[in-house]
Amino acid sequence: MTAELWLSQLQENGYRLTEARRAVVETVERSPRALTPLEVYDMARKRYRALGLVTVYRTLEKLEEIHLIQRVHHPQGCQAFISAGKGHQHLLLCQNCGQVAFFEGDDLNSLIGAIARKTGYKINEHWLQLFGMCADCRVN
Amino acid sequence: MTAELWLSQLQENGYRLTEARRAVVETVERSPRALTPLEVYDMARKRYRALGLVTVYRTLEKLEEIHLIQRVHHPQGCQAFISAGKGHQHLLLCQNCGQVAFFEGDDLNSLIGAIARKTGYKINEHWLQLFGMCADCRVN
DNA sequence: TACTTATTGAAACACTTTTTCAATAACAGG
DNA sequence: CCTGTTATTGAAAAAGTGTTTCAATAAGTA
Repeated sequence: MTAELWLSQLQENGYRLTEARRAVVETVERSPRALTPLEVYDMARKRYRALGLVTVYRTLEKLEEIHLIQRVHHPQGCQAFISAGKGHQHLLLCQNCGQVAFFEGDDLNSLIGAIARKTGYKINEHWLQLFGMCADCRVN
Repeated sequence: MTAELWLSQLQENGYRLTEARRAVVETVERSPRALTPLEVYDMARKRYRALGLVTVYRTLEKLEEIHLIQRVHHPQGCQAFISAGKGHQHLLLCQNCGQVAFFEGDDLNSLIGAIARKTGYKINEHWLQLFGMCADCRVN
């Protein structure tokens, strides 16, 4: 998934292509860790100085809307975004460097079925997120 | 787990017993759904009119610190708190009324082991949260 | 090239959370 | 029960974060 692809996805959804959006997209798409709007602003301004923080918020909103990015929840805050994985994926976060890895693997169906029976709930969605130390950080 | 027990837990941790804290504790401990600081403030002020919002924030902070409450993450926001379950538990949230149910059941070990091997991460923690419709809301 | 209209950044605003501070009240020790 | 120490309080001010408004600009179309 490249930045150019994101930009054409924006265009396909009826949005215009601007320098501001290009700067935001290139920043977020390349980041291995989740970024807050303020971090995106600081980083993207190196690509396009005139960028405004408001535009960062508005662009992130659109990228989330077309599922190119997703919000990352974290004990220290829930404002950060990472490029979204393809299909249904879960997150694995490095507690040291913040790197985000994706994984699939939904052996949860039997667990979810059991909980549904026990509680009487109809279960529609699930969140699974793992925290740990990535291979690089373990070495250093 | 009763409100009186929470209050003595606060005391055991070196905190004083005050009317303000009592009002907050009684409000949060009895709620079947997660409450934001503002909601706690509104509700607890019915028990103790002079209560200040600042004290709500400070009391919630202490209750979280001694693990009597926990933050609930939700697509629409992550500021709400619910009384914490005993031991390691996961949350099941009703998308209609907000009711929170707890469940145990960690058949996740094999999944987590597989992810650890595949990614090289050392996994320390996991979050699992389910969303659905509770038995009551399904009927009505 | 000209036109329509989405997009922009700045400023103002709204909302939530934190800090500061003097007054008060919890509770320990006498 | 009284007294002194000090944690705790609420109000006000401040800080942070996200949103709205608006006139100027620039993207895409004809």
